[in-house]
Amino acid sequence: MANHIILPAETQEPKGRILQDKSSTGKDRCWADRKANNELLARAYDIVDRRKAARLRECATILIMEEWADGSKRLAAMSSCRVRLCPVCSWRRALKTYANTLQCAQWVQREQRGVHWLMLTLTVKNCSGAELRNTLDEMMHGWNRLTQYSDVKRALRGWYRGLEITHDVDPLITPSRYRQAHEYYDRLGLVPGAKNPGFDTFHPHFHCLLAVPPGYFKGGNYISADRWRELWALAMGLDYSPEVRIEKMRVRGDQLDLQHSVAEAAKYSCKPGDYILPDDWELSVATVATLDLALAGRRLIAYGGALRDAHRALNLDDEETGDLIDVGEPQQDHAEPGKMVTYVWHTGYRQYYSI
DNA sequence: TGGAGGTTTGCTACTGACCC
DNA sequence: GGGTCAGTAGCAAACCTCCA
Repeated sequence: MANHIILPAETQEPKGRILQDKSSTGKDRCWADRKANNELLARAYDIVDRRKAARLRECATILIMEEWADGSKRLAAMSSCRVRLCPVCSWRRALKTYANTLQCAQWVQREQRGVHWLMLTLTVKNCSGAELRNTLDEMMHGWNRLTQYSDVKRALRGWYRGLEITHDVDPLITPSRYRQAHEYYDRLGLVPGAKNPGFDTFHPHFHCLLAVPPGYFKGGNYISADRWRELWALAMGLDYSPEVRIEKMRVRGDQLDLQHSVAEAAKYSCKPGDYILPDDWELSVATVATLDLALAGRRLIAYGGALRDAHRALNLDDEETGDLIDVGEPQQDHAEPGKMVTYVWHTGYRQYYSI
């Protein structure tokens, strides 16, 4: 049954300025949208785990921003709930992961001249919510086995591994879905508008950033895409051929585009739009319960080899437990300290207002 | 509320079985 | 005998529960 969620409105509009915060590239940081999603998630957690629901409601209710005359802002203080699925905390965590991984990759680049970078995506078939935790267990064991294979040991100098889980939330095959995978749907005899056979299934996959030695593409250590697929299937004990993508990192001019690949690898573990579904509240609650259980106690991000050495050498803050205020975002240089402004979240107006 | 201690998870290194 | 791979122990870190 579909339930639309209507949050109670407040009767008096707050005085003060609405928070408008843009990144150094001019992109809106969308604080209000993230906090509104945090409130919806808290409602789901009222059923799943009341203690986490309470923590979510306390998260990012007050933001203290350092502001300068040119309109630029820097987050100076905020309370964080650190619930894995929290849209605010997972956004800050993704920014931190990106900044840390980029620093590690640049460190390896300096220490080991001539290394090449590869982006590896390892997938398995979609699974149901009930199977998700076991599937993640198998993937973690599979990854350990894969990295111990002699071909892989010889080829890799270091790696970063991030887990991403997507959730299929389309009950019907939409025209755009059909366009993207028409061969698959044609095989099943399905047309746009038909029931989506993958509805409410989960797709866990690893995004990996791999450092390989100079001469990798010409020497005997090279591993082809088909070989990666074989090795992943072997490590996982699969009786089917999994989808595996391996790409050499983009080159822009003479510069390896580290930022692009790191940004791809260090994405959200789970996008809020995959579990906060205002048009299907029962599915939202069930999905939150599934993901909460499946992700409990897991390390979603891991470093190995030279990238692990880099993380230690740089003494970087942990992505999971570290500070979510300073997440390594690029900041404009200012000669003078800015003015501290406090913004308070108003549930009814779904906006941050200055006080 | 915070600290102590037990449990869980995951990385690394080692060992032993198997195959050529 | 050497190479490969699965299994596992050791360790560190995170997480959870209990108790003062």
